Amino acid sequence: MTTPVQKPGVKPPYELVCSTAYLLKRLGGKIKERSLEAFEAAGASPYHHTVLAVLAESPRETQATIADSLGYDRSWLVGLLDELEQAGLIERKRDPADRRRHLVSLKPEGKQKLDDLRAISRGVEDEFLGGLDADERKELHELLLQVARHNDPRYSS
Amino acid sequence: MTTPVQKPGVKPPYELVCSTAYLLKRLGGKIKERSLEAFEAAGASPYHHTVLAVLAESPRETQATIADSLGYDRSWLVGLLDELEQAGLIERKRDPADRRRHLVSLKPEGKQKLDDLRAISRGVEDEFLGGLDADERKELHELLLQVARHNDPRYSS
DNA sequence: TATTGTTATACTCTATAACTATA
DNA sequence: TATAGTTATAGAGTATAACAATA
Repeated sequence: MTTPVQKPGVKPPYELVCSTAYLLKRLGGKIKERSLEAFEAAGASPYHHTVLAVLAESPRETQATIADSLGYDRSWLVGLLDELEQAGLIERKRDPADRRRHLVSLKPEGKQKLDDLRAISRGVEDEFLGGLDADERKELHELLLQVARHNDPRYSS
Repeated sequence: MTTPVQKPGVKPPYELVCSTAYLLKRLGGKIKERSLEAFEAAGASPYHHTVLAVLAESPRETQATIADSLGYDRSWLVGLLDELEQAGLIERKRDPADRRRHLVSLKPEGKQKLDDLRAISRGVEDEFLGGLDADERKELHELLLQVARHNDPRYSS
């Protein structure tokens, strides 16, 4: 191992602790990492969750639409859908109206799986935000959403 | 190109927009990306900033201490320090008391550079948080710090 | 025997380019 | 000619393992 001894006494520099941008970067990375671990333990990934969530809200999407709504690259989505299809959670069918397109839909098994993945996601979030009470969590969510809207009009409802 | 046509009309799923964890992940990734771009335009990286910030607050650190205070792997820090040293911003000297150690210190040029990098960092943050007023920014920072403390005792002062 | 700094390597996530089949 | 999906590839960022010098 390269870092055999944990040194909890060494603090991050004050300048960075004072930076909201730094905290955002660090916390975003941390919860992403935690999510990956939690989902992996269930034989899934957070990306499976996001794709199933899209399909649950608007069934029979085309692959391009799914990718766009999640900000994923279309070529990267292919592998994800392969996994979900192999697991029997989704279905890909050619669009008769435009045979280039694939219409993707959620199977009943996919809906069940989505419930599981939602529980995992909620568990990770709940633990991560454990230092905040209900009001503070709401406030944090509101602020983050405002930031998201400022930087990406797709979050403006 | 794989995504030739921008489709701003396609919104992320409501389920994910409602998730604080999802927003944290997305926004953390976004601002990290923006930082990388802004620093790259100045021939530097956000990591140069963090290392210089550590040295400005506690000079003559050892490489292990720098790595620990930033949560970086020691082996990864080596390359960063090589770049900073080559640019004439820092100095590495063997510790006479323990010749395995390198004492790293900030040169005057490094202090100047740090000022530049601080300005870049502030610019990125300011733009990213543009949707929030001063009070809201303070509130957001406070909440993020609380979350950081809950998940990493090193943020508890 | 253990630790510091170093080098080399592997792995994940993502972006890009090129291919096919359809339009 | 352009688009949807696919495949292959390459890059950045990071983690892991092994090494030499020193304790």
